[in-house]
Amino acid sequence: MVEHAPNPSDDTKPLGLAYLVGRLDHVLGKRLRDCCAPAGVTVPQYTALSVFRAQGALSNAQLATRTMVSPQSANEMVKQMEGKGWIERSPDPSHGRIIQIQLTQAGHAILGQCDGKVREVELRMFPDMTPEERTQLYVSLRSAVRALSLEGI
Amino acid sequence: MVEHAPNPSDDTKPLGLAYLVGRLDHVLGKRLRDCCAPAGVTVPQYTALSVFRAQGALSNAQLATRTMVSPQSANEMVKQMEGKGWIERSPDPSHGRIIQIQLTQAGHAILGQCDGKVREVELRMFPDMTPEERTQLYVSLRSAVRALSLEGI
DNA sequence: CTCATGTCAGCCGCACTGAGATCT
DNA sequence: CAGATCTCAGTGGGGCTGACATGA
Repeated sequence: MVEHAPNPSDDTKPLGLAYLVGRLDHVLGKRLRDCCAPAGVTVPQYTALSVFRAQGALSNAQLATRTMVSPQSANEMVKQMEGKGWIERSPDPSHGRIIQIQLTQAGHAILGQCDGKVREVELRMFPDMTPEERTQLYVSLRSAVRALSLEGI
Repeated sequence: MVEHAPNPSDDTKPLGLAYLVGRLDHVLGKRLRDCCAPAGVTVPQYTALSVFRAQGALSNAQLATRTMVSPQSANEMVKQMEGKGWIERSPDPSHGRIIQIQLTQAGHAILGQCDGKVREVELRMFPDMTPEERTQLYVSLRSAVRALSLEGI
């Protein structure tokens, strides 16, 4: 998985794609931390906030499903962000146990503080790529996430 | 970063590529854990072992640089894997402080136990992709890692 | 009762920083 | 002296499983 170039003649070793995804996530994570840290936001928090902005109100169980983590881990994020006033929780009127969660005004504001810097990092990631190529890559990555998210041995 | 499709007309929000890389790494990590766990190998260990196979003998400092972690973190990996007998350390004859690290026979064997399963996961990631498209993606990801690894503001 | 949800508790892999010793 | 390397600590975010109470 560390081959410097894919070797089509060797069908026993990994192609290196898994390794590259891991390395990219590693270095990308460092850049994103630098983007979000000034605003007091961690990367997982920024991710969760972005999910709420895109999806609207969600329960904790729904958040856990969307972000593919355990409900307990999601709940930990929720507690942190509620303490900071970025989200608010309100009991679902039609179900006494479910609690709906959504962004507050402060949550939208904190997201806006990070958006520009995150976009800059994304553009720096692929400096010589046309918008069409970026779209193609976007589609490829999204299909990869879906393919691996499917249940299967 | 959670947009369901890139929106070229909005130049204030992230494109979603950073989000997708993070999600892909997350779900890919789960699959890789399932691949490596039966052999008693963690994903970071498999990564380090792969680096040694590809690069040959390295010092701990070199390993840290290649994998982009702190020397202390790399040393932690090394101690674990030496305890399992997967690597061996021998003092550099030309430098009394540097310790060269390389795979043992057992290290190669343990890598072989994981390779096939890791390759299966990689192929499942992009089921409808031609080898040419996979190579293109490989090149794109590698350039992205390099672009973000460069020193910059 | 069964199932889904929320929540408290503990645990742990893994990366980080700090500090110190050794060798060139 | 500086500089690189190794290594022992301590710290901490963030994920996990287990256990339990509650509402549909």
